[in-house]
Order: sequence, then structure tokens, then C-alpha cells
Amino acid sequence: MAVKPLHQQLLAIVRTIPFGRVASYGAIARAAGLPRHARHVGIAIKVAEDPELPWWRVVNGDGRISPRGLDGSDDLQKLLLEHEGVSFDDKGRIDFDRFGWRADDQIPD
DNA sequence: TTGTTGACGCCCG
DNA sequence: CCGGGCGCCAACA
Repeated sequence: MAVKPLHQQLLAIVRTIPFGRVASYGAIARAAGLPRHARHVGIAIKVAEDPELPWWRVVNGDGRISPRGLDGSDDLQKLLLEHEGVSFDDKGRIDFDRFGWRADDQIPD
């Protein structure tokens, strides 16, 4: 049974996200060539169980942490992002205009 | 093989 | 601007 290209490809994009940058599930799925697989990005990470995978740099389209219910991962993710210099507003949202990952990985100052 | 699930995204009010 | 609802599609049991 060959590897799962779907998960493998999605995870590959997540690994492409540079330090101090964040990307939405939809953006990652699209970058992987799977525009309708936004949900599978999170699923892929969950199944991957890769500790070196920068899953914390992945947020939903609203620029917020995806509430998965229990587990303290959502709080951990926020702390990790703040540790990388990513700031949150009062709504707990990230400014994609400043921290949103781009193919150019370029940030306009 | 069929049905249900899910780290989401977009549309509408 | 915010909340609620519908749609997509592979992975899993």
C-alpha cells in the first residue's frame, strides 16, 4: 500500500510555511493543488502525528485557531505563534495582511 | 461497499 | 461586522 499522496502533499505545504508566518487550510490545500480539500489539511496533520510538523502555523480562513474541542492544543498553538512574533487582536484573529504566508514569502513593511 | 465524520470555506440574513 | 447554515470530498469504521 503506497503512501497517501493526499496527506503527504498537504503536509508538504505546511512544511513550506516559514518562521513567523501563518497560512489558512484553504490556502494550503490550494497550494497543494486541492482547492476543495481545506478540511483534509487538518485531518492530514492529525493522522501524520509528526512532532516536527509546524501544524501551529496553520489556522482557519478567519485567521483564528481552529477549535477542536478538548485538548489544550489550541492554547498551545496561540502561544507558539506569539512566540514566533505573530500577534493576535482582541478577537483572537491574526492579521493575514502581515503574517499571512505567500508564495513569495515576502512581507510588505 | 456504504454511511458517517471532520484542525474548513463560502453564501446569506 | 457577526452568526448560522450548506456544500466538498477523502479517510475511517
